[in-house]
Amino acid sequence: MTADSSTIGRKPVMADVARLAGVSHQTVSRVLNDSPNVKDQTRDRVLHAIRELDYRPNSAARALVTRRSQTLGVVSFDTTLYGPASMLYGIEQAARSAGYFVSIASLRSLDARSMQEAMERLHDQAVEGVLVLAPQISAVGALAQVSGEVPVVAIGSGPQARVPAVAVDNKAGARAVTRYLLDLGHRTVHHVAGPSTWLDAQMRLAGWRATLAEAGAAEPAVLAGDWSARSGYEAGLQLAEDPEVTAVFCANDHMALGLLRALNEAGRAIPGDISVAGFDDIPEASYFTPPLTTVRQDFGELGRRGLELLVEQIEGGVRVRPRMLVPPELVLRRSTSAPRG
Amino acid sequence: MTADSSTIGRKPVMADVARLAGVSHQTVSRVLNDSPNVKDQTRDRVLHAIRELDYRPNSAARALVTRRSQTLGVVSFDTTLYGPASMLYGIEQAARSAGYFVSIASLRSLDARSMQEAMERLHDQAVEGVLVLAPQISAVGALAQVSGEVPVVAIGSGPQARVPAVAVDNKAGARAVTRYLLDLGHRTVHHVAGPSTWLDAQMRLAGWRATLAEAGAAEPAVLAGDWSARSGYEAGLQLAEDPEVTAVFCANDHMALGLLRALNEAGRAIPGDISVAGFDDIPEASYFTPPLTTVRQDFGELGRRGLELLVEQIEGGVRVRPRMLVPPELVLRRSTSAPRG
DNA sequence: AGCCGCCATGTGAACGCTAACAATGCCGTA
DNA sequence: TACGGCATTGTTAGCGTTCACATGGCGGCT
Repeated sequence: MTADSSTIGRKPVMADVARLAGVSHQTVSRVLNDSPNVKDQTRDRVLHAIRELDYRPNSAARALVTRRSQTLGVVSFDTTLYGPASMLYGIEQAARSAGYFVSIASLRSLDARSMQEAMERLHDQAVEGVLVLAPQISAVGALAQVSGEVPVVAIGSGPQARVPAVAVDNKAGARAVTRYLLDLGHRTVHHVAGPSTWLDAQMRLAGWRATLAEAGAAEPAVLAGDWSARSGYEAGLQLAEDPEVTAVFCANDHMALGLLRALNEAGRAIPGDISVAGFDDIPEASYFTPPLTTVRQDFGELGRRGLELLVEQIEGGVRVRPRMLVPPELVLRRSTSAPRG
Repeated sequence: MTADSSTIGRKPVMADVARLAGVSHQTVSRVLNDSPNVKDQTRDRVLHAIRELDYRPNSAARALVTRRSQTLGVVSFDTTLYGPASMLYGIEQAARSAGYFVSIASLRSLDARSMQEAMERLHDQAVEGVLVLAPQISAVGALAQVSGEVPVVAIGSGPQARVPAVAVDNKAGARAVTRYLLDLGHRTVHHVAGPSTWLDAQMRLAGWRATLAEAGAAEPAVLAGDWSARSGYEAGLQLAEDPEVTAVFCANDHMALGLLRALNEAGRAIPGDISVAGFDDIPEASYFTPPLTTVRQDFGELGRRGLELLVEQIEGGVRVRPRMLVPPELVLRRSTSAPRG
């Protein structure tokens, strides 16, 4: 049994294909890389040999010589949330059609250190670019330090980001829903905010605040939540005690869910006594009791756009810093109405 | 400027480190791989040089020669759902500490063909093992064909799987909740099932059915849902028309949410008129109106266990076919009570 | 006919790392 | 003193690709 006798026992390599097709390994490589200068007949023989041997190119060898890993990294904080999970899905779909693999790194906590760890982890893997799904402010800071080695695109980060970013126009969404409630005739609109460490929360807060100011409406004290239904519930208990409250805008749908329950327990009719609106339009939102008026974000689209931007940077080599704002859409359901009387 | 003058302009490689430390590249390699036979003093010099140059080993080169990519693949169908998303998170955490990278492939649809595509995609990336998060029956079938090249572990698949698997004991969970409702005094329990193409749905159905049979309770017609709140809502509209219904077990929490809304709209009190239970214990479940009695699954734990099993297979080389069932836990909340009267 | 140029293919040398083996130096022991 | 053995380090040869360049054949032009 000499070295060149057969490929039995080990995975076939390019040379095996070449031998079977009666060409040089380089010609096989040409076929694999769609080089134009290969005779059709030769190409066919090579392709046939490839199928015959069930040959698969070795990605490590290719990566070594081309210096391209064909891999993108995704850093995310809490993939359990509906938003990040949907984005991840959109990203993977888009990456596939752009010819990239997707590798993930989840952050355990949100400090700059974890972010740096995650980036290094991806870096060690030789990713060609990174998408960051961490819309928190601290993350943005962390990002500024780390980047520079590979292209980075932030998804869901506000305009503060020092890297190219795509985000939903949270401010516009918040304005739309607040405006809508005021137009219904409410004297003012209360707000249950997300954690102030999140850019989305800040933007939504800012949009709400600006709209009230423009309308000359009084600005009630902000209730601080943490995105969870629990925090919305707690906010609801507080608001239920105040008879002045007729409209509440929650910074996300989960908090709105908790709020609905609290108001319900407190015997407040929705929307009869109090109108409630959320943000996100999670799939369940239309099945809340009552169905929730909210602001729809297309997370999948966001992921796809971010990926496009990243690929452009990688392949175009440009290091521009574009910023894309995807407009959200107000979705009206039964949890909001004109105030009583 | 000769070739060996400096590392300016290109990324440092092992030889650069070696030169700076005054050793051979092999010694650098030894330090990097924690070889025991390196003098402390030498090791220090090498480490210092590594830091000095900010040297990073080239993973492609290492993968090429070791024939190990240090990468695991995760195939998932709908990462948007709470379950898969949580598992993914658990997996990534566990993979990191086991020294692996995680690469993902999402299925666009559920046929064997897509599954095969996803597996090939991961295969091309030279993953050392694959975790499949597709609890659907068709996926299991697809799996049987593809596997063989690399170790595969299915997560969330039932005992039908031809590969090692970890899953929640859906049947036991369904039995527990059904038993509980019967013990409260309900004559029987209605069931809103998940799609029959899902193993989890089948197992929950089977557990419910078996418990009714054991108790000698009549088995009402099953309502078929698709996991969505919408389908639960539709089931709720139907059930609301039947005055005999006093207890409903929904195969997941989202459907329970829709069901709650339908019953609520139909003027049925919960749990006064009808008790409702779900399955999963998503974070929002305790904020439904009323808070939902359900069966808790620890998805993160499931992911971690699956990863452990996979790593064992890869590193141990054994190809055993263990099957792990993680017991779920019944969580009692206010949506269930003894029947009226 | 002779020559140029293009097309199709082959040859050799990287890419950056680890594995296998060789070489060196130092120790203790016979 | 000589020698075996161990700890430490160096040398060489791949791993499986792609890249750069060399080669050979063929047609069209002068």
